[in-house]
Amino acid sequence: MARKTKADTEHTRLKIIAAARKVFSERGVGRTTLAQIAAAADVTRGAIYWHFANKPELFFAMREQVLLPLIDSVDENLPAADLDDPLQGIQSSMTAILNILENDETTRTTFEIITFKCEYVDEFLHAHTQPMKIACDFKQKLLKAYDTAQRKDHLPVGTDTVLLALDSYAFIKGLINLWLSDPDGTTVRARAHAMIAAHIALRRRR
Amino acid sequence: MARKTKADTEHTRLKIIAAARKVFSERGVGRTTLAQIAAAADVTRGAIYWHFANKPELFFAMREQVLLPLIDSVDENLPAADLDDPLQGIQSSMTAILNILENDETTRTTFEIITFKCEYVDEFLHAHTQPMKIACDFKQKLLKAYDTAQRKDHLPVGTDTVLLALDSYAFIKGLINLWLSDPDGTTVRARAHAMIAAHIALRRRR
DNA sequence: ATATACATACATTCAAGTATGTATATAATG
DNA sequence: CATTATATACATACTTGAATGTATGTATAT
Repeated sequence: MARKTKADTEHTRLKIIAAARKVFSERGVGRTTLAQIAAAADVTRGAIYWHFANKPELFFAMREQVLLPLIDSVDENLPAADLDDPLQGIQSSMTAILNILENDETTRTTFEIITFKCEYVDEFLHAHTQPMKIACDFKQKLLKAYDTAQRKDHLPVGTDTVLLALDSYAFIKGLINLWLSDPDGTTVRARAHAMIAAHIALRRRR
Repeated sequence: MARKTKADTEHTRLKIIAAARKVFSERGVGRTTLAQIAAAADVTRGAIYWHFANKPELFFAMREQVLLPLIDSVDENLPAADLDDPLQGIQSSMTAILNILENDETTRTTFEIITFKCEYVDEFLHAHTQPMKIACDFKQKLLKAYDTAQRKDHLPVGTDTVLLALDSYAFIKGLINLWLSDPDGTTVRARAHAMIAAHIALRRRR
C-alpha cells in the first residue's frame, strides 16, 4: 500500500475508530486486541499504529468524537434557565441528553463502553477525571438555574438549592446508568422522559 | 507444603480473596494476573487454582462476601416503611447503605471495583445482571413504601408513586456512583446524608 | 494409607511493540 | 511541464514477554 489522499487518510482513521467502538462494545476495552480492531476495520495493525500511539489513545479519540458534541447540545438547552422558566431549562437539558442517547447509536454505544466496559485504572484514570469535570460543570449550571428559579419564587420556600442541584445531578447520573442497562427497555427507557418531568414537577412550587 | 487444618484452609481462602480485592483495586480486574494476586496473598498460583476455577470465579466470591450482608442491612431498615412513617423507612434504608460504605473499607473497595474497575462482558455479564436484580427488588420495595405513604396522605396530591420510586432508584444509584468517585470528598461525601434528607423532604407533603 | 492443600514446573498461546518494506501523492527542481 | 525526490500511509515480519492452564510433585492431617 501507499500514500493516500488526505480524504482517504481521514476515512481510514474514522473506519478504525468505528471498528474500535464495535469491538470495544463486544469484548470490552481491556480484552480488545488491536488485531481485532484492525480486522474489523479491514486494515492491518500498522494502520492503527500509524494513526494512534496505542489502545488508550484510540479509546480517547473515540470518546472525544461523541463527548464534545454532547456538551454543546446540553449548553444549548440550558440557557432557557435564564429565561422565564429556569426549571423548564433544566428539564430541556436533561431530555436533550436522553434524546441523543435514543437517536444516535454511536453516542449510545460509546456511553455503554464508557460506563460498563472500561476499567478506570492507570492510563484510563485520566479518562475518568475528565468526564467528572464535565459533569461537575453541569452541576454548577444546574445550581445557577436553581438559584434563578428560587429568586423567581418557583421553588418551595426554604429549599436548599445546593442540595437540589446535587439531587438532580445524582438523578441524571443514575438515570443514564439505568437507561443504558435497562434489559428489555420497559422499565426505565419507556418512562425516562416521564421520570424527568416528574423530577422537575416535584420541585415546582404549588 | 501440605495438607492443613480446615481453619488454615479457610484462612488462605480469605487471604486470597483479600489479596484479589487489593490487586483488583489497584490494577483493575482485567489487568490483574493470578500471579499478582498470589504474590499479594503470599501463596502460589497453585493455591488459587485449588480454591477457585479461574479469575471470574474468584471475582464472584469477592462480591458475594459484601453483597449478601448489604442486602440484609437494607431489608432491616426498610420495614419502617410499614410503620407510621414510610418515608422515614426509605430514608433509613438509604442512609444504611451509605453508612456501610463509609465504615466498612472492604465493602467500599469492592464497590469501587464493581463500579469502575471491571468490564461487564462475557463471563462478567452475569455479574452485571445479578445486582440489577437486587437493585430491581429494592426499587419494588421503594414503590411499596411510597404506596403506603400515599395512602397515609404523606405525599403531595396527584403524585405518581411509580415515577417517584424510579426517581429515588436513579437517585441512590447516582449518589453511590458520585460518592465513590468524589475526588476530595468535599463535594458529595460531606453532603451525602443531607442529600438523602433533602431528597425525602422534597416528597413530604406540607 | 489416603486424600488434601497446596508448590513447582512446563507447554501453549497470544498480544504488544517495533523495525522494515513499499507504493504513491505531493513538493521540488530544472 | 516533465522529472525527480521525499515524505506519507500504510502492510508485513519479527521479537519479546507474559499469562493461562495443566500436569506433576509432596508434605501432612485424618
